[in-house]
Amino acid sequence: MPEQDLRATITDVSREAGVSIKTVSRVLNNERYVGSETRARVQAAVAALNFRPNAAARSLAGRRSFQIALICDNPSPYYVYDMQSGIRDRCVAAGVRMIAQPYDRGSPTLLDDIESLVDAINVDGLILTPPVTDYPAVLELLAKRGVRFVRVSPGGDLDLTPSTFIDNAGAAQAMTAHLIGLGHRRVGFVRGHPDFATSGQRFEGYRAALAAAGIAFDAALVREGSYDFASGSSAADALLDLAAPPSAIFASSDDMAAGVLAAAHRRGMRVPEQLSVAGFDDTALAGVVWPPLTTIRQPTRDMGYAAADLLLSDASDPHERRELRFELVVRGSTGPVG
Amino acid sequence: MPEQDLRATITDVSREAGVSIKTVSRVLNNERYVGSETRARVQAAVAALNFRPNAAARSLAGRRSFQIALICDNPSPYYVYDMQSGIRDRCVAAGVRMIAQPYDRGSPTLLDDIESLVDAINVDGLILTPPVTDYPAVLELLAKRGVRFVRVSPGGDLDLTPSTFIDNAGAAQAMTAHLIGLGHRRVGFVRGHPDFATSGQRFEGYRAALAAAGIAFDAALVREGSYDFASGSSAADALLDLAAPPSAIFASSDDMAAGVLAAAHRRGMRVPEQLSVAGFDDTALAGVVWPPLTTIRQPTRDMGYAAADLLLSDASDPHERRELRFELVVRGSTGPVG
DNA sequence: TTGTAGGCGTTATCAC
DNA sequence: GTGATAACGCCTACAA
Repeated sequence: MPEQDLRATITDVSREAGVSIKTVSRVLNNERYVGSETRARVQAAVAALNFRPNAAARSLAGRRSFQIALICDNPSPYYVYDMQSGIRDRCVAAGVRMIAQPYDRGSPTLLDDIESLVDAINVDGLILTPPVTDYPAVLELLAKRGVRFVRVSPGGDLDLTPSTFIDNAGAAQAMTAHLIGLGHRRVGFVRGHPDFATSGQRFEGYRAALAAAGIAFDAALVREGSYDFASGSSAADALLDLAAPPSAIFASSDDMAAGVLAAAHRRGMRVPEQLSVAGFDDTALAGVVWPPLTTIRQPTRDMGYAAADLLLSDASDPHERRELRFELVVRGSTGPVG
Repeated sequence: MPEQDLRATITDVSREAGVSIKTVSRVLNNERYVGSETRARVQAAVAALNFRPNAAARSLAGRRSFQIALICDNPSPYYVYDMQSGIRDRCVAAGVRMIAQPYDRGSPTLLDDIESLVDAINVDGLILTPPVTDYPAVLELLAKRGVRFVRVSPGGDLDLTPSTFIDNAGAAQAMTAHLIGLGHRRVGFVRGHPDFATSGQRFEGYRAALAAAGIAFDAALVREGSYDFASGSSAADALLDLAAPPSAIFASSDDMAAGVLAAAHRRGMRVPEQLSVAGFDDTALAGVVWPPLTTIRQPTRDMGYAAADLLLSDASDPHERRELRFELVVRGSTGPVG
């Protein structure tokens, strides 16, 4: 039963292959200066013994821990899931492990947790998603520690770290212009959570499109949400209760767009005939659930890929940026405008 | 800038506190036989130096790694998220780290990944969710290695490990009986994914309720889904296309229930007036999105709590079980039955 | 109640 | 190309 003791070590492998432990280590780490025949012999021994290097020992002796961490807190489980999945895929390919936990951006121990990751776990790098991307205390801590990290959709300071993002303002502007192009003059807008920089960026795009079309901005048509279903739903209720309600509503996330649609449904309004609904589609939720929705597609998983690539690439241009393309997906045609 | 070197070690702390490193270690691990004054001095030194024990060294020298792993693959991101969150909370309290990654139950490397967790990371324990809970190869591997693990909603072999679950058959029976009690004689049923043991358990409950009410089982009213939105939607389409369609549809998950509702909506059917829809609510999705839904509530997060408690508790009765209560949540009244 | 010696399994350094 | 040997930071044993 003490099968535990069967766990092979480098020493076992070296004995099996008839070489020194250092040579085994070289093979394991893909270092140069190993005879091809020697290498083959070692690899055979590794396979024969089903050997797996002990992560703790590796981390202790070496400079690397082969672990990176994802700091991700988002109202949408779909977002978290997609982000984790994307990064995980890349980590597997790179032989690195991803530490991912649902963090709580409001937690008083957030800074402490991150410090723990750096000091106790000794992570090789971190990936930050909004809104932590823009927490000065966190940025300062990581910079001081000299830890590599990349940011997803940061709010600013693009020179600080490698980062990946889409043109949120441009996307929101394109969508708003699309709605205006369909004949809508009163376009409602549901903002995202105020903690997220993207919320402001998307709102700016909305305003820009109105201005470009010569439509006066009406503050009554804008409601603040928090990137979740419930807030989208109540924002839509408020907008549709207006004396002069909008003929289209554009929500800053798909969860909120789903909320808008539910509100319309509750009122017996047909979409898109009686109300056009559009939304950012950070995840897959609303697009799947509600075909008539028109969305800005920005696959979160791709963001994960890009972020992981930036972190794991050897070339470490500290200012590298990956701007991903967004896509305007029009589903269902839009009927007459009130 | 080499702030890295400021990372304190036990030696630093021992010097600061004027004691030996062993004493520091004792304080860190809450061992007995430490003078209260000594303890206080050490703790002060730890705080002063912002010392955090190196996880790798701890794991290498000791027997524990202070890490547990969650093996969770589920069609619903909400489920994964809730499960992770629940377990995470308990881990934080216990000073243990949770390794959680979206796994792929079909991956050819699954067994290898798990072996890696055991051999390379040396995890203190594992939590398995369906369907991996019932993979013989995995169970055998873990048993052979002598690793502690608990299972969530296992399909059988309850004596094998501690586990947590609800009475799925009982819940499905209660829900079906509820629908029958409302006057429905033709109740459609959407099964879950065949890989999950819960699918069969729920189906059995459905059949039992029909039998108890003296209603003949009609195979045409049963469709197989895969626990996701799309399958629920197409299953509902098939059921509603029948010459004699059901007046109520009971889906084995909330994602599928949402799909059923979307199908009803597409057809212009009002819920629950023209079609009663019920579902298991493993996550929060459908219940939030669609108030008229009647659900079996079985908070996934609570399952995570229970699973983590079982794994982290010192008392390790190998056969311990935690059966959680389900709850029948009736939202919206049900109108006339076709 | 406290301290000393040794080793955990790997990588880094420096010889050969 | 390859191999000894000394760390890495902590815990387990044993002693004092």
